Amino acid sequence: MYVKQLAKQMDVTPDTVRHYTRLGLLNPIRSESNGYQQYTKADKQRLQFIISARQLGFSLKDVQHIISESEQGNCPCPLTRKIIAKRLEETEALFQETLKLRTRMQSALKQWDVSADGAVSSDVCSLIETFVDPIPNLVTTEVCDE
Amino acid sequence: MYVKQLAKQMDVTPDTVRHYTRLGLLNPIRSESNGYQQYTKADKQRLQFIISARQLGFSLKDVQHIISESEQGNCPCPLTRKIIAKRLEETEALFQETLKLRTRMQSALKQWDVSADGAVSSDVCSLIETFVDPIPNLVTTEVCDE
DNA sequence: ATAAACCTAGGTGTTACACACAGGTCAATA
DNA sequence: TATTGACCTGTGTGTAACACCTAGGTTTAT
Repeated sequence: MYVKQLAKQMDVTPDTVRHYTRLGLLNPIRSESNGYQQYTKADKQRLQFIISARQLGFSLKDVQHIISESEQGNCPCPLTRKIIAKRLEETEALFQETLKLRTRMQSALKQWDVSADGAVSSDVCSLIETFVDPIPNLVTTEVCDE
Repeated sequence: MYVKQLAKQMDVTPDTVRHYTRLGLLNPIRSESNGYQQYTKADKQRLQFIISARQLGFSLKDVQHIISESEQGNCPCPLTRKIIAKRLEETEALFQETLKLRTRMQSALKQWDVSADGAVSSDVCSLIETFVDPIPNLVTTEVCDE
């Protein structure tokens, strides 16, 4: 099976397959006549593994570590649990940050709805410069009485 | 004011200041004797602007566009609103994705709590391979009766 | 014969910096 | 005064996970 066929079957791009191959995560056999990469069932299974791992938040480096642990004859499960616990913490942090960012952006957009363009700006854009983040404390900021 | 002093005052790293300078967002004056970069009040103000913009989710390219709009004598506010609306959409999408990822990870961790290590694996790690995502539909998966 | 569709390796671009390197400058100290 | 330490410079590399491009070789069908 060549790169495009495998990619299509697994619903990823050929570039992705090549990328994983370059990283040594897939090990196709090179045709002697062609020079083309031949992907086997094992590669397909491995690719499925990678896709699943990525959906669970593992990085490609994580995947490499888990595979290498497995190839050394050790059970990779404890490592897998350890890594996902760490990634979960990170995701939790990202989640909180994204939540805060979203709130800040929404506040800004709402605040700017009623702000006049062309207001006095000390530097570039008065909107950004005068944006007051209402999250830390609930101080009422200058409201434009439209 | 030299790079380190400005950085310290604004609570960013000197590398960040240099980075913005390279991008042309800051325009320090070069000392003839030294060759050192001299940052002025204007640079400080500009840096504050950039920091604020970044906190609102603008990219550095966004900042560049806004500044250039402003320098061409146009009011940058409409552009600013347009960009943040776009970035807000992206953040919303990221938020939803992160939320789903978090849920998947939590489910996996919970499910793996009771799964035995060393289970039969068709490829690398049985945990990942047999993980069942309970989100799409509420099918009860094989529950380990602890 | 030729064109369409596939393959290759290798390189670049993306984001916002962090870090390293080699070397020049400056102020204070021994 | 020599040296040390702290600062500065530009330039280059690394980060994550690919996407995209280039230049060229192969295969298949017409």
